[in-house]
Amino acid sequence: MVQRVLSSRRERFAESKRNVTSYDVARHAGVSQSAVSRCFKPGASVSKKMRERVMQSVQALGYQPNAIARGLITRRSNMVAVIVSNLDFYPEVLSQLSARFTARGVHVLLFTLDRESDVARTLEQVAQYRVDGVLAAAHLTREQIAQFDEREVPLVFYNRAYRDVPVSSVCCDQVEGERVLINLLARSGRHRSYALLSGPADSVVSMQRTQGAVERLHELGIRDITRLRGDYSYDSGRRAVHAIFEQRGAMTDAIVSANDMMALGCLDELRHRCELDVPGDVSVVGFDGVRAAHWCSFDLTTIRQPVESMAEAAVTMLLERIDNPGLPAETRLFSGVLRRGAPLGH
Amino acid sequence: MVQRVLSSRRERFAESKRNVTSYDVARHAGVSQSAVSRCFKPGASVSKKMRERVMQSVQALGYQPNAIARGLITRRSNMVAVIVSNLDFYPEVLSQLSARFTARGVHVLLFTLDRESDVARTLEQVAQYRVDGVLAAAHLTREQIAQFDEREVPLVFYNRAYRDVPVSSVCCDQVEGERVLINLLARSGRHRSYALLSGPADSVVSMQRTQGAVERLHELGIRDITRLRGDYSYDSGRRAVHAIFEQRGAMTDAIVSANDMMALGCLDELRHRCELDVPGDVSVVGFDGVRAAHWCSFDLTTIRQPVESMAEAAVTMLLERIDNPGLPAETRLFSGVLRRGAPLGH
DNA sequence: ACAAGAATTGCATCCGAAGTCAAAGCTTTA
DNA sequence: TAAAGCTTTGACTTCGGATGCAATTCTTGT
Repeated sequence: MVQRVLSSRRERFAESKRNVTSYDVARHAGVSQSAVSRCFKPGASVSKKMRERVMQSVQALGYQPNAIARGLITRRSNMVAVIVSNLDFYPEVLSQLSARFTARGVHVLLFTLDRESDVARTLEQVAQYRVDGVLAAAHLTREQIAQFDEREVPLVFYNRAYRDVPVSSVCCDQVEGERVLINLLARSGRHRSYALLSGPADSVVSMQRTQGAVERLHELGIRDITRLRGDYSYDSGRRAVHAIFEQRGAMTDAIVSANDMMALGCLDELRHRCELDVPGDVSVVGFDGVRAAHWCSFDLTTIRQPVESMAEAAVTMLLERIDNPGLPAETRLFSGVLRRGAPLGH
Repeated sequence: MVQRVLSSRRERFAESKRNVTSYDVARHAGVSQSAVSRCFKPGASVSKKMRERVMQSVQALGYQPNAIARGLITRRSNMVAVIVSNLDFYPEVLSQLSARFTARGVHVLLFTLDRESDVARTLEQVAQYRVDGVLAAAHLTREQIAQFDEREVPLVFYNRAYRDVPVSSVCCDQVEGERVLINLLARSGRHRSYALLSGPADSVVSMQRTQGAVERLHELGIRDITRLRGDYSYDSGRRAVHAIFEQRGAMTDAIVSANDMMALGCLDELRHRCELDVPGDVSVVGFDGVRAAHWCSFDLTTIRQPVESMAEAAVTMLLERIDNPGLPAETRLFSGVLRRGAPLGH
């Protein structure tokens, strides 16, 4: 009887190559479609016999529930958008996030923002896919943030906090980290003249790091500071070394780079092109704690961001807010971990 | 009249916070839902007047079409799955793929395979999301490949070719690249004894590279070959140096590493721990052409994989097969580009 | 053996957009 | 001005699974 009704609707396509649906399973097992559906819902009211019968048909037909259809009715796609600018720089972060989301049964829709890519268009796409939440390691405007708020899509930032905008984020304390580094340099008593190498002008992280360094240097009464700007890349670190020469007519004692990549560039340029001794002639410190910073060739002094903890926190915060839309915005600030490399250790 | 019919179905929820749907737009504009839908379909038959009216309502209500619902009816999710094992090693590849898919209006559902993660479970998820295609930079079994074939989901591999299995792939010619490196080493006439450092046992790429090297060395009549295995990491490169000492009781002339990371580890260990001169005492070559290989500290001789071209080819191949399911499997093989670093250049 | 209550099951409907088809509107031409 | 032809438009159905509710079956106690 049941079968008759179902087939009247579908038998024309019975043998076509289209995907197996819950109706097909239902027909095969001689039960209703609802029953099949319930067998895939944990905690649903299904008898043991029923479950067995259905699962047998599921196996026989190779049925896979259609997550798209399910998402339509439940209004839950089980996907989150991860928006990353500059994937190249923090592969570990994405790797961590992806693994942790997957472990919790959530899927990652990846959006990368390259220089030319249009942020607005990207966010439109994010909205259209009705993701359950958004994890952003990129800069958004207040208006864009407000849009997520209006649509009630939970949003958590990774390493960007916004003043005066109530938004959740997981950050590494850039200012504190930089102050620790400056303290270390200053305490050695070997440096008089500092060069601060910032990242791109639009990077809030770079701004905070540089700010932290400047602040602490001033507190310590150090005024001999050269400031210059790079783009976070190894090459821009190398170029910076020359820019310092040009600006000052001489090298400084200490280079404080806004990230590790540029610091490594400085190091290499100083040693291999300028034939200076690091740390003998010049000290270099970075920020991030990337893998290469630990390599023997560099052994860079830097602040390691606790990526594992931060990723875990970000994932947890986002999923919590998805399950419980009422939660207020929250910022979790992690301290970086000082890594003393040879350049300052002796 | 139209409005009456529509509202009879929905007016109860009219003011609730739920997302704006095409029905809402239709009601606001005083037209049918079909009309709204058509306004979003390029090339559909819509009068100018209608389009204007609808778009005005779209603006007014902040309507965003629901990609999930669209995907259900069109059977096109406009998403592809990108499956990557070891995200850490090839961030550039993912970055390239993501950017290129996005540029063509296709979205990336990211799956990372970590050591513990269950490939079968991952593939199940891939299937449930009804992605339009799959780009895999990971190893799959023949059975798993066959499943995609049965379900008629286009599949393109990145850097893995399978013998005897008709599957599309974009690869870098590992064997040829390795032969070029061996030729370069052999031509210098300075090496008698070679150490081949392979990657993980389950890596086909590593196997091919090592095979290429062995093959060419044999052809050149070189028999003094030490073989050992690493795990692709910098640290395993360092450890390999000691393993060579132990196996031979002395160092070799040339280390041929299956990738750059391990080569860099070897280099650092030889120079900083063993106090040997590279390339004076030992030559080291890698494979991949990662960023760090170009840094002055290393200036590694290696084969650069043409990542941009390969990514473009992979994306194109996959999208072609999505649009045209009939296309036969195809393998595109790119030659690597020799990068001569200082260690062999002088 | 039977009533009351609990556990299962099926029916019908919904999610939100797209596509089919026929009705309606608009042009063009004789 | 009417017939013929083309363009627009709307009603209705569809995609595939989830769920409220009523109907049915199974327990349990007496």
